[in-house]
Amino acid sequence: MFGFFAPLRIAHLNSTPFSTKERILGAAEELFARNGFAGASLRELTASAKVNLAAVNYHFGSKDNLINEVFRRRLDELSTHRLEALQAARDKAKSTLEDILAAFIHPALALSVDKPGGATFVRVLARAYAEHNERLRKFLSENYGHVLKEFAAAISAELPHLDKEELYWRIDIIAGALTYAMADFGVIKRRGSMSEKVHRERAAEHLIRFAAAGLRAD
Amino acid sequence: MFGFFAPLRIAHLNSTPFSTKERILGAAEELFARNGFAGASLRELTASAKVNLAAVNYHFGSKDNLINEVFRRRLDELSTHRLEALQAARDKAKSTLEDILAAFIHPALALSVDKPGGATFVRVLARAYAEHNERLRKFLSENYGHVLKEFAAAISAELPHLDKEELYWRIDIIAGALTYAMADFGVIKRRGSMSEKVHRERAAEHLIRFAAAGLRAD
DNA sequence: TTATGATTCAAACAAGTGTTTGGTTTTTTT
DNA sequence: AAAAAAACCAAACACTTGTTTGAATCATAA
Repeated sequence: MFGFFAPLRIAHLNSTPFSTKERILGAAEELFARNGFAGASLRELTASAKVNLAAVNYHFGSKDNLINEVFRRRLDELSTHRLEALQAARDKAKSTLEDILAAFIHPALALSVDKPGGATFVRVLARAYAEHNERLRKFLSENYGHVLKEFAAAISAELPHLDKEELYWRIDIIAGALTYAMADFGVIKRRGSMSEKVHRERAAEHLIRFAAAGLRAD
Repeated sequence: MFGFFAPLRIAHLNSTPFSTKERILGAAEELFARNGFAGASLRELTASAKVNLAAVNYHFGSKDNLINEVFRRRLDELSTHRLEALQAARDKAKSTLEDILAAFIHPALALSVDKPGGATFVRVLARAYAEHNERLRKFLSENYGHVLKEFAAAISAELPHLDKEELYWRIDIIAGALTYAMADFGVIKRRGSMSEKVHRERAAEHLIRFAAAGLRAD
C-alpha cells in the first residue's frame, strides 16, 4: 500500500486550514461577543475551537492574555488603516469634517464587512466599552489610545470655534453612538430582506451625517 | 438593669434603616454596574449588603430573578415619568422634536442625579444594552418595550418626510448614544472641578441638540 | 404564654472555574 | 537515525459558583 491514502501533512501546518492559535482566537472572538469575557468559559471555548483545554494556557499563558490577543489581532490593522485614512483626509486640498469622520468609521466598516469574523469583533469591541474592566481598559489605552488622540486633534482643528470641553463631550457621544451602531446593538432589528453588508454600509452613511451635524450644532 | 441599654427594635423594621431586600437590591446595583451580571458573585454581593448568603435565594428565588428586580425597581418609575413627559410634550400647542427628545432624556437624567443609586443604575442599564443576554432582553422587551414604541411613533409624527427605515436607523443611533453618554462611559473623563450633577445636565443638553440635529439631517 | 409563621444563619452540596502537571505524540534539528 | 524541541492531551488541582438544607432566632397572633 505504500501509504497511498495516508493523510497529507505539510510541515508547520495543522491538518485543518487554521493553526491551533488561530482556532482559539476565532472561537474566543465568537464566545466573547455572545457571552462576554466573564461569561465565556475556557471549556466551552476550547470545545468550540476543537482543541485541548490546556491549549489556551500553553499558547497564551492565561485567559486574560488571550483576551488581550483577541484585541491585538484586529486593532493593530484597524488602527493603521484609520491613521492612514486620516492622513489622506488631511492631505486633501479641502478636507471636511465628514472626511475625518469617514476616516474613523470606514475602516471599522471595512473590517466588519470584509474580514471573516470582523463583524463579530466589532461586537466584542462594544463589550469592551461597556465593561468597566480596569485591566482591559489599561491595555487598550496603552496600546491604542494614541489613535483617538490623533482624531480628536484633527476634529478640533476643523472646529476651532468649539472650546475643548464642548468638543470632548461631542466626541464622547459619537464614540458611543458609533460603537453601538456598528455592533448592531439596539432594539430595532434590521429587515430580513437587507443583507448584512448593505445594512452596515447604510449605518456608516447615517452615522457620518448624524455625527457631523451634531458636531456642527450651534 | 431592666434592659436600660438594650438595643431598640421596632416592629417590622430591621435594625438598619433599610430592609434586607433593599440592601440586597442596592448592593446588586452597585456590583452589577462595576463587574457585570456574570462577574458579580452572590458571595461578594451578600457580604457587601451585610446579609447572609442564603438571603438572596430566600427573598428573590434566584440570581436571575434578582437581576430582573433590580431593573423593575427603577424602570417602573422611569417609564411612567417618560410617558408622562411625552404626553405633556404632545399636549403643547407647538411641540418640537427637542421636546420629545427631552421627554425621553430628562427623566433618565433626573433619575441619575436625584435618586441615590440612580447614576449607578444608568450604568447597569448600559450594561444590559451591551450584553446580548437573551433572557434579560426578553424580560425588558416584554415589560418596557411599549415605551420605546410610543417615542418612535411621536418622533415619526414630527418627521413625516422621513421614511420608516431611515427613522429607525436614527432612533437606534440615538438610543445607543444616550445610553453611553448617561452612563459616563467613553474615554474622556470629566474635569474634577465639575460636579456630577452639572456634568450630567450638560450631557443631556448636548445630547438633545446633537440628536435633534442628527434626526433632522438632509 | 404558647403557637405560628417569617426570617436569618452556618454548613454543606453539586457543578463549574482557570490553571498546572506529567507523560505521550508530533515536528524540527542535528 | 538520533536528539532536541514543540505541541498536545487526559487527569488532577485548588478554588469559586449558585443553590439547598435544617436548625436557630425573631416577630406577630391566638
